[in-house]
Amino acid sequence: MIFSSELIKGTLKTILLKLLADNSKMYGYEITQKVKEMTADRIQLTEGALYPTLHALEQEGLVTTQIEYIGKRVRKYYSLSPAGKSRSQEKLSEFADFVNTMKILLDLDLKTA
Amino acid sequence: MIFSSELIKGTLKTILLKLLADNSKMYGYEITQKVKEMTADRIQLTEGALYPTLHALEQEGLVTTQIEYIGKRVRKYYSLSPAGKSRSQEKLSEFADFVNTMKILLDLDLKTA
DNA sequence: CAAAGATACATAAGAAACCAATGCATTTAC
DNA sequence: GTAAATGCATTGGTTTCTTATGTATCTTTG
Repeated sequence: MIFSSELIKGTLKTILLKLLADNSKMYGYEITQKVKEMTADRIQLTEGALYPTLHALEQEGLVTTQIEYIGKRVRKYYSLSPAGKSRSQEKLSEFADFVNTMKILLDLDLKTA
Repeated sequence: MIFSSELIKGTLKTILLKLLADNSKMYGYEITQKVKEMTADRIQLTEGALYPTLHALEQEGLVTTQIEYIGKRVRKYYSLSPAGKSRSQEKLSEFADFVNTMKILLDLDLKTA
């Protein structure tokens, strides 16, 4: 991650769950590109962070996988399970709560920032 | 930290620099209480995180220390150096930038969250 | 058509940052 | 007089991320 890497710590699962909540299925490389595009290159997920986290989400039962072949190339799609959908919402409100707490603590004015 | 501990990772230095920017001198225990109070108990700094971070800030030349005795009890005050003051502002705008990026990525509405 | 770059998966070793636990000592409140 | 609060600090372990590496296919460009 190029932009403020220390700040982003702990938010990766939240990002992944939200992306998968908005898109019925996505694969790893697609996720990296989508995040890069949506953040104007400010967040670039590395594979070393992405894949272990996706595997962890799968083991927690929050995502399911589905393999497709594009020619001979493997592509592994990830989708949210029902548990993943509710977890996604939990994570989002948790993050919103966190940001509001930090706004008070840091006296931030986010409208002009 | 009681509240969303994984999210708070990486924000501790920012919190400390901001508090010290607003208060000319503070000591460790005072910081933990102030943060607890300002966040309605949602963020409780642990000593294991706090003291190493304060020491790191001191070694980076961002804070200076000053020991006082209250009766026989030692109290170690921390203050921002000039470098610490500008670093504080950098960290704050970096965090604001980060939040705005995440708002886009997560499609957050922070007014009602 | 060869080479470079993009696409696509993945793991391993190490660093960074935090948490829980522990330790020591003084002061205050019941 | 003892429990809780005040006040400093370190240690060991875990989680999470970064950097580096590995394998393989497809596309573009000179």
